[in-house]
Amino acid sequence: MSKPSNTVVTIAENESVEEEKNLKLILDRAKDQSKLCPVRDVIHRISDKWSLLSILALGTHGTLRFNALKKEIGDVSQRMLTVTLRNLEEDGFVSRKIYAEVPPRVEYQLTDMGQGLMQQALQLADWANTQLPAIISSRKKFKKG
Amino acid sequence: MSKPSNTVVTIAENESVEEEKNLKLILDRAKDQSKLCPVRDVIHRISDKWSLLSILALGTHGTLRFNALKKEIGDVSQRMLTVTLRNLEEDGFVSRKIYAEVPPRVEYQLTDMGQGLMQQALQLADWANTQLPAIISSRKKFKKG
DNA sequence: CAGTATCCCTACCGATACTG
DNA sequence: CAGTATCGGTAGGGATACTG
Repeated sequence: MSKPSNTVVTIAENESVEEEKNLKLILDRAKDQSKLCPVRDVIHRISDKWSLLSILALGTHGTLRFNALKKEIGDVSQRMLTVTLRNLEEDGFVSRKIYAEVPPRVEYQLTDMGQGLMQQALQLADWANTQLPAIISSRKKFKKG
Repeated sequence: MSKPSNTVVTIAENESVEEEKNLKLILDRAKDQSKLCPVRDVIHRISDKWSLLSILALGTHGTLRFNALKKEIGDVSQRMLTVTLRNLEEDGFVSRKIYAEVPPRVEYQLTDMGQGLMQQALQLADWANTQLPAIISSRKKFKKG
């Protein structure tokens, strides 16, 4: 398990100055909750119960119709899948194509930006996987103490 | 604006097979909502209203006492800051040191894992910043259409 | 098939008051 | 100073019924 050094901001020495400036910018932006903040926005979008799952499902299958996606995810309700997909579509992460047929056919797939989002999520997932044992042990310790 | 290619999973050609395997593992893990899933867990932790802000504040200042952190964040209530910090402490992202003094002094700082989490958040923030214009324009289009 | 509409319930969050 | 305790509001989410 690679351990970051114990300086406050820990990156390669020569990048730390710029990174620290960047950090303050992001912090300031996040602090003003009246203005819109990209990080909070993106996190908020993927943090609801079904968005991440929808993105991963579309990422693995490429294109899915509404009911196929619903079946793939499992226990999502019709209502919540609709809401989730509309939100993802609104922000440009998912595209929705309607075919004028009877019965209707609607196909969903990730946009390029949606695939980028999925990559970000997968990076986070990799990190989270490596940290999992530490998190679990920390929780146990917390309960006892 | 760098555009990912239009294959389903887009990374360097030679990494794509392993990455795709990885993706399915993560998807399967995320689908079973009864078991604990590292990604969902971590996202859930940073997606509440004050966690990310607390992490960034501690990241820029190193160590902060309760009221200093409260002042730094701005409009967080005492209750919510306490709840937030306890959650972060429970998962091992923040350490809490109590000094047996009168009046009491309590110091918070990021653990190594907490700094790692901040780095992950900053990466996501960088990406989110570059995507912001596209997201905004997508929202506008959505409203009109 | 792919959605709306409605109702209800729970989790998160804020304000206020109190305390070791 | 650094917290708890209590209450009440709001947004997310589920079940069910209905529809172009």
